[in-house]
Amino acid sequence: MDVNASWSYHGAMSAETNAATGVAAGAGLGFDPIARAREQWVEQGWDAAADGMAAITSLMRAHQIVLARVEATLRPLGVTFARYEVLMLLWFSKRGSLPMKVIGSRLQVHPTSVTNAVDRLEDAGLVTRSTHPEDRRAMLVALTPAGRELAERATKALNTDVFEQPDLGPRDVRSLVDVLTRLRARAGDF
Amino acid sequence: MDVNASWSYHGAMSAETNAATGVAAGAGLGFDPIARAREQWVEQGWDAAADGMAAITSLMRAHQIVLARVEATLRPLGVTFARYEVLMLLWFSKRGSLPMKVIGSRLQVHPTSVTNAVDRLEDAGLVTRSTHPEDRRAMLVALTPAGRELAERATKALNTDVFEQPDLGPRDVRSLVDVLTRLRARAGDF
DNA sequence: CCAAAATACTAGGACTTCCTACTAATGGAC
DNA sequence: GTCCATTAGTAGGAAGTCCTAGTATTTTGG
Repeated sequence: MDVNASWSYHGAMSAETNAATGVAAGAGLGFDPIARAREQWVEQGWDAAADGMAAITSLMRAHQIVLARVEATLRPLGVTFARYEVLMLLWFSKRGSLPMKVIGSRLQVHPTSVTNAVDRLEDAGLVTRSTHPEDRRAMLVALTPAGRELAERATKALNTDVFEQPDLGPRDVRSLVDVLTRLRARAGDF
Repeated sequence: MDVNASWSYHGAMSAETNAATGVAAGAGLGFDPIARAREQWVEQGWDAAADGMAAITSLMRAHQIVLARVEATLRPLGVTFARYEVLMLLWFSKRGSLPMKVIGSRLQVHPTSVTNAVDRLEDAGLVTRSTHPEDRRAMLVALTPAGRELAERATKALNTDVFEQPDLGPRDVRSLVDVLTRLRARAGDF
């Protein structure tokens, strides 16, 4: 994979698609499709919505780019980002185990998504399920030694290949986190 | 649905989940899980990766929140955001039709995702497929009158219910677009 | 001019997300 | 003390994404 790419998914390459991420690169378009869409919004008289549209569309596209990069880094390790998040939640917990309910509320995903992720982690021998001793409705999910080891390897890979190469400049990174923290706060995220 | 919520998915509500978006609200956590994760990264000595991790995690969560809001707005109209994007691409095109290939490269999605979206739009009578007159490998996707009408209604709904209520303040919206534009540019998005 | 390479699209599969509906267990109201 | 509402988790299904592997058509190179 492209070592100098940072968040970039094709770096200095001129190819139109990058096999590592599977994301088609628009290099050569010569214009920013989101800026163009914003202009079209204004042309239609939708001025009041133009900036919001651009912001949301930018968020969608940036998510797509970054997720592809993260998944490409995790793929050789045999986990997806969704499952990695579950592993790290358990890794940081004192006992190394948590009820399904807690996992879902921390990750803000649907209960069935937790069931799905834990099913696959269990099949891979990375976690175990056991009934909660004080509430037989609840399931305790616990990290196995293999799961703990994989969590550490995956984190090392993500840190060096993705998180330490934000490709954005420290000011932009801080600004991005600040703005999105306000957005999440107003959305009731915490 | 919560009329005063803007991007927020529970506004003044105290409920733990919002039926409109299906996103579980973490209201009452009392702390920002991403800020906490960042602290844990630093505690582990992963200082160099902490800000990048926070930025990417924030992006993931913000995307989840915003997408839920967009989908909730489109659901009554019977389209998803993925299909709405295809409709708007056609709507803005001069002839009202585009080859699949162009749709995929503009939206930066895999060719099979375009096939999937167009299949469903065709089933719903919103677009038609025809072979390109000058290249029989290619398929031309064209908007039907019903598709054009739905694109307009959906845009009106998104503009008033989502894009005009960014819940962020004009400075933050501009800043977000600017930072993400730099990110996309370095990723070769245009 | 014809064979080989590139291109456009589709089929089937894996994985994630959510939704609705269901079972099992807890705990409060009477 | 029993009944009922709430809660925790799971099953099955729809929809999105990508991937790999195919077919058909166009373009290129010898």
